[in-house]
Amino acid sequence: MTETRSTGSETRYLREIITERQAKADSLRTDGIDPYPARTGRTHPIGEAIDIFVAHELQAPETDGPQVTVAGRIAGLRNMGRIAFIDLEDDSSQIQILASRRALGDSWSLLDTFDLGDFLEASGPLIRSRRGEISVQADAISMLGKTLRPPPEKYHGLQDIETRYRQRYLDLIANDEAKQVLRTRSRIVSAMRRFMDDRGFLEVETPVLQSEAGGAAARPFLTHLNALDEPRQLRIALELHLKRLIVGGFDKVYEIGRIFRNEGIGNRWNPEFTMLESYEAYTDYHGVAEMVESALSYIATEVIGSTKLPWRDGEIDFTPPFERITMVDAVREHVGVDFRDYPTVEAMEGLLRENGVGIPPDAGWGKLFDELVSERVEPHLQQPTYLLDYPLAISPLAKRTEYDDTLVERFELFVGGWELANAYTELNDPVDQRERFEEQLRLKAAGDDEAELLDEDFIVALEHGMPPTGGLGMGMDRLAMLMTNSQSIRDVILFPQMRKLSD
RNA sequence: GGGCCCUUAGCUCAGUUGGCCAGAGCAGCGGACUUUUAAUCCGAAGGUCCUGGGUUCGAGUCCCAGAGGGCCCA
Repeated sequence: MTETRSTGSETRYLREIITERQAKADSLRTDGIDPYPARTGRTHPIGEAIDIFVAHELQAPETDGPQVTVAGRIAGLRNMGRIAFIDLEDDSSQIQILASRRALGDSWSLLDTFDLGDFLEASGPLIRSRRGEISVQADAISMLGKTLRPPPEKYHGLQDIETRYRQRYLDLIANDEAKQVLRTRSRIVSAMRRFMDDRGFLEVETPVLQSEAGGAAARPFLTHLNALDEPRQLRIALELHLKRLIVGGFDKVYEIGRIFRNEGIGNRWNPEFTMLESYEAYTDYHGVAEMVESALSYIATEVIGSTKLPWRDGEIDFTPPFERITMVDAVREHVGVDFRDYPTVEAMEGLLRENGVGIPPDAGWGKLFDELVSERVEPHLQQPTYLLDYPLAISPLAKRTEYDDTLVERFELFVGGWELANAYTELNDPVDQRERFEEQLRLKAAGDDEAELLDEDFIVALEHGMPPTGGLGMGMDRLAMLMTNSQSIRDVILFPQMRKLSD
């Protein structure tokens, strides 16, 4: 009937398996049965059917429960000749179908067309089998969707890491833990959204396609907008547009959106990832810090059920308040000096050398400092810790502190030694902002390809006036990793970037 | 970018110092079986050993190059 298309990479044996399954679909068609019907008579998700039967048993033990029709994928099939047990699985749960030749009559022969992985529907009373398993004693059974390829082996699951990422659906079918982690990620994001909404924040959407991607230090992806015949870049941050909205009079805005950075791929880096950014007028970075600890403890409680979460061999405690330490004190503690005594590139290079930290080529003061902190300070910050008051040199969008004009009101939140969030008291002085951008342009000219571009339109917005504002950025993928105890970002991204396979 | 490791049947894995026709379990196929749940029992199948070169009488195994993936480092 229908020829199965071959990709050429299949072995003859796999094609045989596919052909056998196709023949089963064809034999159903010959009998006038559509192996891919459009509708089902399902009365309940499996989880609900089980709940109903458990409630029924409390009322009337040892009796059959109500009639139901359930539908799902065949996860197990034990055929004993005149009776068969089928494990049927949907997203809510799993239930056993007890199919007997006597009860099914002619449609018993349908079992010959069923394979592991097929979708089917079964109707009958809910019962408990002799071995105590809640089951549907089928008086009718039908095909809902014939599967042509065999599922992964059931006992060990799908182990091959590459296949798990490239064919995520197989990972989800075969490995319940994987499904659980990705479900939890989704709940984390929705809990975050609920938290922000409840605080009165307005969720907005800003452009992914931008003339010049700004708001962060990163290489952008390049593309082209045909209708206008102009180049475009994929956004690397949400910041500059969200602040325009603060200028426009939305006092609390946030966006949870995909951003794109054309950089490395690794355990904690995927080229596209999900970022929360929020901006709140009439607060500062201390207000943001309070909000972040509230948000994280709320999400942990809502999604995991505790603010103490397992992490590697220990646990992370998201109970507020989090530790707070200034950058000056943290460097003093872990490196033993006041970094403000090393204001030049040469001095900072010397400090790195003394501490055995490798010196990246063509690095300005900021990059050197960042390297030092990454190597010698951040790994110590395992429990949630705010690192406060960063050097102005690496913070072109944040307002200066009142006590030292080489420092800015900025914190990063570290958890498990990783940067999880970044927040500022936002710079709202347009003249200062222009000077900061000009400094970035000088760095760029000097060879720093991650320096920011000058966004004239953004400066014009600031010139129209922005209230004092606290802003936040948080990586949702890293948050999902921390809360699901995942050591690879690929485990919390449904479809991580992979190299294209050559044909 | 550098180093180390992995790739054998649809899936999970063995495969000795280089030596008969490359094995097992699950799944599939044929058969038995009316309460199984990793069902059991019998039987017959199933391979681009990641790809391409090389060494050798002989390569899944050793060497070189390449592909994909993983881990660590920068």
